[in-house]
Amino acid sequence: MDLTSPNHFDVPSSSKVTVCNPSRPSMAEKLPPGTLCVVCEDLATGNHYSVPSCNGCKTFFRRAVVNNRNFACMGNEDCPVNKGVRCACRHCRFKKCLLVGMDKGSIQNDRDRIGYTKRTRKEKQEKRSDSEDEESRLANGICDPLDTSNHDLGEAIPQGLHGLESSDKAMDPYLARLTTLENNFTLLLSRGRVTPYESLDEGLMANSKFHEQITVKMADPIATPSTVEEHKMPFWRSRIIALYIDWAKTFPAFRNLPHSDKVALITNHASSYMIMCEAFRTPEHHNDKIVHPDGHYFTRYPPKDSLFVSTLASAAAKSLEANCAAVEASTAADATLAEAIAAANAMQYGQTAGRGGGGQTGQTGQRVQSTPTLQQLGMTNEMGKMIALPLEYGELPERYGVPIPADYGDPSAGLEGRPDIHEVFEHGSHDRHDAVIIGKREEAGTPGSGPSSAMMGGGGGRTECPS
Amino acid sequence: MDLTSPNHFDVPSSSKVTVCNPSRPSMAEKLPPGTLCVVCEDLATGNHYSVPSCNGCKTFFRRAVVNNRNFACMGNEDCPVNKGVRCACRHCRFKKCLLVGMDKGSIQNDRDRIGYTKRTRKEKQEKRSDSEDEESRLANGICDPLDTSNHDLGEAIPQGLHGLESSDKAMDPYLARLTTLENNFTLLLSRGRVTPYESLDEGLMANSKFHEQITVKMADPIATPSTVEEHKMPFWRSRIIALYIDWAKTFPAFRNLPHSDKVALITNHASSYMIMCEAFRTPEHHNDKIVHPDGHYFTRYPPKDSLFVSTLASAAAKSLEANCAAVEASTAADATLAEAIAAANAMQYGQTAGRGGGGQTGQTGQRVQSTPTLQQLGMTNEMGKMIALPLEYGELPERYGVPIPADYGDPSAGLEGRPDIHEVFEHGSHDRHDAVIIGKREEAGTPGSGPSSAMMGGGGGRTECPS
DNA sequence: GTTAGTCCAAAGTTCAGTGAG
DNA sequence: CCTCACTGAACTTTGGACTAA
Ligand SMILES: [Zn+2]
Ligand SMILES: [Zn+2]
Ligand SMILES: [Zn+2]
Ligand SMILES: [Zn+2]
Repeated sequence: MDLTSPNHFDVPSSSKVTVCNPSRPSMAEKLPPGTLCVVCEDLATGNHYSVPSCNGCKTFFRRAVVNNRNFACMGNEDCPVNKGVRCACRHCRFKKCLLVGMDKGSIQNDRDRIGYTKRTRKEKQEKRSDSEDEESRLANGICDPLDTSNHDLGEAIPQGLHGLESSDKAMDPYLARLTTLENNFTLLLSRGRVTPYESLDEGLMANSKFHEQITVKMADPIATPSTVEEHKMPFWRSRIIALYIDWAKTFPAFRNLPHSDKVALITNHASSYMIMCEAFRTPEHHNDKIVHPDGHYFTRYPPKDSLFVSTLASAAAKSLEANCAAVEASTAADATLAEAIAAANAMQYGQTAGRGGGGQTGQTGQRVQSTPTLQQLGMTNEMGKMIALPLEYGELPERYGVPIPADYGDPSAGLEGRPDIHEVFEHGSHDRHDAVIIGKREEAGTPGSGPSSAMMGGGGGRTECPS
Repeated sequence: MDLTSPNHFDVPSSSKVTVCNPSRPSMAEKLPPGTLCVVCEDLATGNHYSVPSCNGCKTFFRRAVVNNRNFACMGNEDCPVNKGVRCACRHCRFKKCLLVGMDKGSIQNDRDRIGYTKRTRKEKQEKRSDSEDEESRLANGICDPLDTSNHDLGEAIPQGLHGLESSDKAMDPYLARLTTLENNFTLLLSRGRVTPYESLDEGLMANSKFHEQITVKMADPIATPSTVEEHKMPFWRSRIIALYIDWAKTFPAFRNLPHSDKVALITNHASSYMIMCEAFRTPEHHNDKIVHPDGHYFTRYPPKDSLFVSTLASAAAKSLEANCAAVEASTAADATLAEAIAAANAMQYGQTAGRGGGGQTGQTGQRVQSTPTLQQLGMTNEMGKMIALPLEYGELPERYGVPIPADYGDPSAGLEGRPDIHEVFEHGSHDRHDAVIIGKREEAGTPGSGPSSAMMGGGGGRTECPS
């Protein structure tokens, strides 16, 4: 190419001073002679948004802010920005705009603009109503996750189980709240009336069960799966997920997040949460199995062969694959990174679920082994000591110790087969798709709400190949 | 407008279409309706490169110049060029483009990726194959994580350890690649020269060790911590993290992601990966401890008291808190949700790390218990069977069976204390700000044989993040 | 005179087709 | 049938010109 290797980021020797220009004290009423754009070193056309800048950077900055854009860098977020390559990475260009001090506050609301009478093109019905949504949201400070000040919903968690009996030292209220919350979770999980949400949106919309009166007691019978319902996920897991969403809605800081962030948080954390929840609520005396409230449990599938690349490798690879695929395959407005990650998490979870939490991961528990029940074992653990009842669940349920079906976790096992979080969340994501259409997304000009501006591209498309 | 800028990127000022340039009467300000392309007599869509031309000729000209093409004429270099036959001879078409005055100088550098356009991408019709969904997706090549087509780096993973001896059935190449990859991971982890990255950015930027020649062999001695180095994380974990980043960079689909996605993936998956990696590489015969390549191991701390709200609750709450705080405190441009989540994950990881991967989570392993070594146990497990050597690591290292320090995992334990991924990654994120100054990094600007296309290579899609 | 915002021609990119191998 | 480079219509983005405050 005749441009003679355009990659000279020639440092215009003296012009560098502009970055640290000390002659910009309070107000710039002075006219620059041949000043350069602080962002791209093109010729500046004046002070724009408090910074000497060129027309391009001025407009770029304004558009980015007004449309609430969020660019991604394909490099390492340190791309050069100068006149020649300023369009190459919008992320880095915008970052530099901010770095050199371009002031968002100088951007005016174009709400009451005066008509541009020169010539009128086809009327673009722009509704700029909510352009300040994002700004105001961001303006909010950091908030205490348990802070109740900014929400009308009373934050007091209805009784149910409270913290344990007063320990010797005063329990700090923060911990007390969490104690109650966790105890209620256990209570609701084990015997509450919990109906899985059809979609994540529905779950986010509904009132949190933790905010309602909790009427069940530890004395009540443990929940049992209805025989008529269809289950996308194993019984207990579907309950965990439903309560997990309700649990999150308990935190004011969560509720104050924009919808897209809620979705991202819930989906991203779901797999970890479920695994931890199952493990956490498994009685302490088991270290080789996961026990559900009704006594069903599953264990790790013992390794059989010595093939080194076992499922971990492919699980990890598939996780990555799922991420990338989700990112790449995403179309338009509402495919968020969160979904991609959630997909991968779900996938990975699907691979590692049913593992029983064993410390080793040599083989994935594709199938839950039907081990002797505790009763068959005489209720003793390996040390020969009597196993106490799982404290979390109170009385020993009748079916305690009954192993779950042998094909639990098997993808081909039917209704109670492998949990497919992915599917659940995809469902949710479709829902959101609809919501977006209902919304007002029409053009890049919709600054405000929701997942509108979300989406990102991944690899896939080829660029031009030099010959 | 550019005057004497030494910058080679800017277009020649003369080529700019301006009203004040009367020397070119043919180029009116407005396009007469019905003007024909000067090159091919198709309907012109405007002035392109200083010449009224159609879309096709515009694009053709740009591509020819940008890719520095050199066409050959199969005839006498006087082929006709018109709407019907304009594609017949590219040499003559390009020649005519230049002849009628298309201006190379008006061609700009590559720009950042933009989003998918309004037209909807053709929807991949869903073939409902239930369980082998992933398989089919792989087959479709939507995102083969091992796809090597769009990267110059040879994807062949340098030898080191290859897959196991041929099993009875032919190992599919996909699996074979993963086998090699995992084996090399084990090899590098246990005895490779691995230096932890100072920041995630550094890790993402560096060449993957998996792409270099792997010279270590299983016969080499197992790595030992240098006594002079300062460790932010326990020795083996810092190695795992470093290799984990290199491992990810092995996948083309990963490399094609925008930076923020890479960061999100790495940070989100780090805790799971590390735990799984440790467990996976722990010899199969241990189900109560995690064993490192040098024989150090740690076990779960048995529960002592019955306080129900143990660390899981506060860990989960802190996770949420960190998420919310990070999201809310974020300032527009570069605080991504991904970072927030990463922060939370890291925090949560900090809480759950050191647990040893036990299935139960009743108590966090604040302190690793110093249990009897395997040697003290006479190398037997609970079943009384002799414990074989850990296959993954070959010979029994000398120090095998030595427990790691008792305060391993204790936040107050000093250098070898609790791993703080969070800190490591925060460090990385800070680094990003320093690098903005016009650097020596060149990448995006080459229209022709550009590193730009190499870098962004197969990456398609828009570079925009969810907000 | 300055600096906001707006407009729109002309840059750029995307992706469904097309057709050769 | 599949793959892959090329094509061009359909979009998006950019920034110089211009208007308003
Ligand atoms: Zn500029
Ligand atoms: Zn960049
Ligand atoms: Zn033409
Ligand atoms: Zn010809």
